[in-house]
Amino acid sequence: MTKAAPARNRLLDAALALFRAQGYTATTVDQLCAAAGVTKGAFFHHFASKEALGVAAAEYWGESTSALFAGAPYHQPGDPLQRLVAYVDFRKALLRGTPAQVCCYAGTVVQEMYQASPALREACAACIYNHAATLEADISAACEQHRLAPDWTPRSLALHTQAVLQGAFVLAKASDAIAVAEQSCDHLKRYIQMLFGIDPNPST
Amino acid sequence: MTKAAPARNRLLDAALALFRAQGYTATTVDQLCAAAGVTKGAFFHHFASKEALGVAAAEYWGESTSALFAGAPYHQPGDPLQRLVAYVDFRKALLRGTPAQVCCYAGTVVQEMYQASPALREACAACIYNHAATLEADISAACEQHRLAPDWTPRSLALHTQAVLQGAFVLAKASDAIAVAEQSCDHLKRYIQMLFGIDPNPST
DNA sequence: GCAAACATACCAACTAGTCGGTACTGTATT
DNA sequence: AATACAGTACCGACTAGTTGGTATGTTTGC
Repeated sequence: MTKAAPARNRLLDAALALFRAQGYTATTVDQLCAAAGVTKGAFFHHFASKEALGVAAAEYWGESTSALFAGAPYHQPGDPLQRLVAYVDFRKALLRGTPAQVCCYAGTVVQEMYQASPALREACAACIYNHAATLEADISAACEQHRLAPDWTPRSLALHTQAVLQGAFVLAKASDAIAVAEQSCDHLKRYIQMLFGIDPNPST
Repeated sequence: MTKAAPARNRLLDAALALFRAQGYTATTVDQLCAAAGVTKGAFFHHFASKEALGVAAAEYWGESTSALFAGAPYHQPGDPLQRLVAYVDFRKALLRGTPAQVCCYAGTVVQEMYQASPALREACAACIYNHAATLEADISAACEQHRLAPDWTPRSLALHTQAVLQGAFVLAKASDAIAVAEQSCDHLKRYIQMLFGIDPNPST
């Protein structure tokens, strides 16, 4: 048993798990303390407020996911379009578990708190937009390689991929199953392939 | 001044506005009463609980949006594919106002409450899935007309359109602007056109 | 010895929901 | 016509429990 993890980190992990499953407002400080195995004194020693924990958890989420995607195998192909398609495949492969386990902390929290807490909104927006930005280089390179001068920007396509994923999480929660999210990944992959002139179904 | 609207309807309208803007949990019964101009006694006379109002509001939302889309002009084209594309255009045209004004009640509430309240989850899921179902007939007809035997189902494409829209709302809230949602509509439209062999950019 | 990391007890504010009562309408009885 | 009664809509003070946050004390690592 590694109880070694310090209280602050356990609180961050608890925030990710509980906020994603129950939402920000419905999750109480007591629940967070219980899940992290700390007392209220420890909570407010490390975080000035529940909101501050939410912001810190967003930054923690951004760092964790950045590391995950930076080390993921979808960067291996030499062709930028293949990397992009492999990214969608990777996102689809990540859909293992319940909606609460696979959904995005930033998307879940920002939808609920974007008006009530500007700090939380900005922290969550940074997560989503920074991650989308990591896709732009490959999209631009793929455009050049395929001699494409599209009427859409690499940035808009990068954001569209995130919109599809966020929406897939919403529908997964509505149906309490992730199958619908996998199908949206398939549609997104097909769209990207067709954008660059690749027939995703070269049979009939 | 038509103060004539009965208390029950004013509470439903207040629920749609406040739940979409603040989320379900963060909205208090007192806030709902104040927004509707009724007292707490009236609230619990018409609804057994806050949750019951949420469910009734979901049904009300489903009826309102069904009526809006049933009477919308995108059904006019004789060609099913044109109707489908016109639907996406119509959804894009609806994006006028703040994220809270244009976002989906069902998507907002279900993301927050899908675990805490099965009744709310089912009511919201019904909104989304019933609306998606209204698109399936046109998708199927378009497949037949274009002699398409795709490896995706009309149902999955219908749900994908809803995923794109729901995700677009999430990103709109994150950036506190709807421009990003419009761009996702453009990508969705382009995808549908390409699926059926139409070059959305027949210039160069 | 001293500051950071916790723990315990507590509080004021707020929460959803309750409850006895009022006002108004329509209907049946006398 | 007068009365009695029933049903619905509504009112607002109240409560039991919960909320985020605080004040103060104790332990631990260096």
